[in-house]
Amino acid sequence: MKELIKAFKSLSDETRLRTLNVLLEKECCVCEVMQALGISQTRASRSLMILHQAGFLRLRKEGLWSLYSIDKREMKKFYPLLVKAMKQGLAGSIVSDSDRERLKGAKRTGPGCGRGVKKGAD
Amino acid sequence: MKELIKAFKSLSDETRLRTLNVLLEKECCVCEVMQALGISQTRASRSLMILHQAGFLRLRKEGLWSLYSIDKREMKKFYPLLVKAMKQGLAGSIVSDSDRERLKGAKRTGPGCGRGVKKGAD
DNA sequence: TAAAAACATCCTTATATGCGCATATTGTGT
DNA sequence: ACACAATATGCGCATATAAGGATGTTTTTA
Repeated sequence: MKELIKAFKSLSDETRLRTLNVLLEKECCVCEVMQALGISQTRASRSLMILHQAGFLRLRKEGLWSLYSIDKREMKKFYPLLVKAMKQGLAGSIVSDSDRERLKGAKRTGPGCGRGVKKGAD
Repeated sequence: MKELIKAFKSLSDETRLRTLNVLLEKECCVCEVMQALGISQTRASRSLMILHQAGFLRLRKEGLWSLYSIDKREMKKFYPLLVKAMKQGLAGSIVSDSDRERLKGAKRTGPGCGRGVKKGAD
């Protein structure tokens, strides 16, 4: 029951739904999500972490990257249903479509990744 | 998208999951839910209201009673999936089982309903 | 018309949540 | 060892949420 609540709770947030949505496209590192959604690094990291703790995501470390992907292996029986429901409920959403679009141009390294440009640089 | 979030949010609370669970048994008035879960009238009423606003429940007034039931008619396409996921995630839960059990003994009128006995009566 | 029953709602309080900023952590290349 | 890149985390703030008690509302009944 606690587990189910945590699952639902992790899905009741726009940032996390958008995050899960781009992960439906492909495995992503934090900065790819960050670029796709146009959000801060902290926000992207936390979003992914929470979905991971809720059991939706698989985490794979590769060098500097934390690669998150939808967990298709050890998903509890009800997780696929939740993802399916999300897909249906998100169909035709402007935001989520453009997130997927921006994902295509996202880089795993370079400007726009990590903490990005130092603020007092100029 | 907002709608989907509201749906998920309404399900990420123990009281509301338990409420929905007893409604799977049968249409209930507020005080039946209140007795089945052993919670206050305020809490039962709000719980039902939120599930209703999220689109899960149908409301039918009959005399003094507000009768809530799971909306099987106008459910959005993804609602059945959410309910199904909930059922699976709740299977074998002690709390939800005893809620269903107590529902059998619940009355729609009499002591334990409404605000109950007046406090300064003695 | 007045009292009672079943609900809904207002007000208040305690707690949880989302987020940004600054900073810590960990891996990489020189 | 050092600097840098990608990510994680502690802290604080603003806001959202859940819940209880008291009270308002509507319908039935005496």
